[in-house]
Amino acid sequence: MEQVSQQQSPPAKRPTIADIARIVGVSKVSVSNALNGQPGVSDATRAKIAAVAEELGFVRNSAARALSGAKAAAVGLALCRPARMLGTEPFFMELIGGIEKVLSDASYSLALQVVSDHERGLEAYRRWWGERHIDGAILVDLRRDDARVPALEEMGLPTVVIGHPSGSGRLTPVWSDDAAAVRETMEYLAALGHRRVGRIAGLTGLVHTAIRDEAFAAACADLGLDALPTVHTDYTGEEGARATRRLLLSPARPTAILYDNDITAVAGLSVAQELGLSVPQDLSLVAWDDSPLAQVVRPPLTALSRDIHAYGAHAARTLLDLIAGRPVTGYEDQAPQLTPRGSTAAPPAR
Amino acid sequence: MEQVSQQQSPPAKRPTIADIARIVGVSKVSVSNALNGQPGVSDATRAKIAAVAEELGFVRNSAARALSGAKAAAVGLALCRPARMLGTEPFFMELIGGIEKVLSDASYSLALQVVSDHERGLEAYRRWWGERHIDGAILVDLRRDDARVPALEEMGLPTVVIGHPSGSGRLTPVWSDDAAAVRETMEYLAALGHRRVGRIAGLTGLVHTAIRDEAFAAACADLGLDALPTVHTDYTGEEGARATRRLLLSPARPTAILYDNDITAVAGLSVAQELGLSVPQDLSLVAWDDSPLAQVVRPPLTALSRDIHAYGAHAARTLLDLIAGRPVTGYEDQAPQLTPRGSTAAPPAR
DNA sequence: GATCGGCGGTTAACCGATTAAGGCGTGAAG
DNA sequence: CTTCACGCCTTAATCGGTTAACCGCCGATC
Repeated sequence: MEQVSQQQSPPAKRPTIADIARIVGVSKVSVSNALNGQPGVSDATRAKIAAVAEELGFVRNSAARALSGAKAAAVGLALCRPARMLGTEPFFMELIGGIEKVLSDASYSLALQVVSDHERGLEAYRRWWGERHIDGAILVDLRRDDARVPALEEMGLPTVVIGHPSGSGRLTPVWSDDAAAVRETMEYLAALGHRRVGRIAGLTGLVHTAIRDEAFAAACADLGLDALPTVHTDYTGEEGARATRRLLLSPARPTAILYDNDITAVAGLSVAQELGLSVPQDLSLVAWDDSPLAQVVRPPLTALSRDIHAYGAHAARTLLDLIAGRPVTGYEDQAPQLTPRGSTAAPPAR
Repeated sequence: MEQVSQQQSPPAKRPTIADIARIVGVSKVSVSNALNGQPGVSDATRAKIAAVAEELGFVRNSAARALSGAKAAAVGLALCRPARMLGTEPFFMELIGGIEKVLSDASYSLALQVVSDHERGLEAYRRWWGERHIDGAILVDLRRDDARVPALEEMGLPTVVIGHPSGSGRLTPVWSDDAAAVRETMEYLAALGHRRVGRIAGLTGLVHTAIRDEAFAAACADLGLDALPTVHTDYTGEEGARATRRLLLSPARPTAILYDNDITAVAGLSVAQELGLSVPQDLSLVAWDDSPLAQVVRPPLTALSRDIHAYGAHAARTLLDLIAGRPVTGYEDQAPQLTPRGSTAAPPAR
C-alpha cells in the first residue's frame, strides 16, 4: 500500500502524417492517400511511405480523422441491467463476444455502457452519437412500445435491434423465431405424454417474452394441453425458485415446466429435489438457452440451444452493412434447437 | 425478410459552438469557456450561452476536443478469453458493471474488446492509445512475467492492473489478499476435522493461481494437513468434473475440496453425487467467488465471497486518479470472505 | 503539330474545439 | 492625473487528418 506507482511521463510525441511526409519528401495529402489505399500515388512512393510509417510506428489519430468527417470506427451498446441481474446471465457475455469478433475484424471497437434503466441507456446513445463517438448502435432487451425505438429513429443513428421485427419500427431487426422453438418443445412434451405443462417466464415487458407467451398458449390450445397460467420472473434464481415452488404446490401440479432462462431452470431443479420430486421421473424440465451451467447439473437439462456467439456476430455484421450504406434487410437467425437431455421423460403414470 | 429498413438519412447538421456564438453574438472562445466553466465570462453571458446551447440540443464534439489535446474521456479494457470460456464466468460481467458505474458517473466510457489471446489484447491497447482513443487502461488476467506489463510501461499508457503487486511492475495494482482467504478457509476446514484437502485450481499461468497455490501449500504445512497435488483446470465445467472425478477415485481421496471458481465447484458437486457421495456428509466443497449459481444448487455451496462490483469500481476510480495525475498508490481491496453454507461439514468418522 | 486525358502530385481550406496572447474599459491605488 | 490590475472578450494559431481544386508532364489521338 506504500508503493507509489510512478508511471513514466514522457508522453512521447506520436508521429503524424506530417512527419512521414517530411521524411519521405512528399505532401501530407500523398501520405494520407497512400495510407488509405486511395488512388493518385505511385506504387514506388506508396511503398516508401508505408515503410517509413511502419518504422515510425505510426498510428492514425482517430480524433483527427473523425473530425474530418470520416467514420468514428466504433459502435455503441448500452446494456440495461439492474445491478443484481448483472453477471447472472451468460447470454450477454456470449453475445458481446460474437459482436466483438466481427467488429474487431473490421477494426471497429465497441463502446459499452452498463446502465440501470432504458432512460439512461438512451442518454448514452444520444451522447455518443452527438459526440460522433459512434457510427451505429445495437439495441437489446427490446420492450413492447419501446420508447427507445422512435427516439433512435429520430436521431438518425444507424441501429440494429436484437429483437422481433414487430417491435423494431423502422430500425433494422435481427431476431430468431422463438415461437417455432416453443412449438417444437411443446410438441416434444406432448409426444412424451405430458398433459399439464407450466411455464416460468422472464420479464413481462420484453417483446420476446410476449411472443413466447403467445406461442405457449397457442401450442397448448392446438395440442389440447391444459394451459397453466404463465408465471413471470426477473430471471433470477430466487424468483425462479419461488415460482417453481408455487407451481409444484398448486393443486394442478404440472408434469413439465418450460423456463425462460437457465438460471431459473437450475433453481427450479433444486426446488423439485427439495420437495422430493425426482427429475425426470416425476417432473420434466426444459431450459431456454443452453449453457455450461445447464450441462453440469444432475440431471443435465434439456435445453433450447442457439449459437449466441453467431447471433451477436450476425447483428454486428448487419450493423456494419447499415453503416456502410449497403442495402440491408433484417436478419432472421436460426431458431433455437431443442436439445433433449436427462431432465425430460414421460410423465409418471397415474 | 423482405422489408428493407430505410433509416432516414438527413444527418441533420449538429450545432457547433460556432452556431451558438453567432446566435448569442459572442466569439467561439467565450462559448467554449462558458460551457466548460472556465473564468472570463460574465454570469449574464454564461446564462445566455447555456440557454441557447440547451435549446439547440448542443453536444460537444469529442473528436474536436480530443484533437485539441484534451482527454478522450474513455478507458480501454481488452478481455482475453478463448471463445469457449466466454460467458462461463459471472465474474467479468460483474467486474465490468463496477467499472462502468464509476466511469459513467465521470462521463467516461469504456472501450471493450474481447480478444483471443494476450498478444492481440496488447495490439488493441496499442491501437487505442496511438489513436488517442483512450486515456488509460485496465489490465486483467495478469500472468507471471506478463509481457504486457513492460509493453504498457514503455507506451506510457496510464494503467491499472487487476492483480497482485508482485506482477504489476511499475503499473498501478489493485488487488485482494487471496492468500489470506486461502488460509482462512484451510483453518476452517481443519477446525471441522478435515485432514486431507484437495484443490482444483485455475490456469497455471495466472498470478493469482500461483499465489493461491503457494498459500494452499503453506497452510497445509502449518496445519499439518496432507497436501494433495493441486489439479489445474481451465475453469470450465468439463475440466472441473474431470479433475474432481480423478481426485475422488484416487486412493488418497480427500474429504474436502477447494475450487478456484464456481463453475468447477458446481460440476464437482454433480460428480460427487454421481459417485454416490453425499455432500457435505461424505465430502465438503468450497467454491471461490460467490454467485447466484453457488446459491441455487443443492446443497448451496460454501463460498469465498467478495464484492466484485466494488472491486471493479475501485479499479476504475484508481485509474481516473491516475489519469488526472493525482498521486496514486495501489489499492488493496478487502480479502474474500468465507461464507459457510450447506456444502461443508465435519468429515465422516472413519 | 496541336489537343486531350490521365497520372502523380501539390496547395489551400476546413472539421470543431482549445490554448495563447492581446485589447479595451473601468475602478482603485499612488 | 497617471498607472496598474482586472474583468470580459476577441483574434490568431493549433491539433492531425481529409477533401476539393488545380497543375505540370507525358503519351496517345486526330
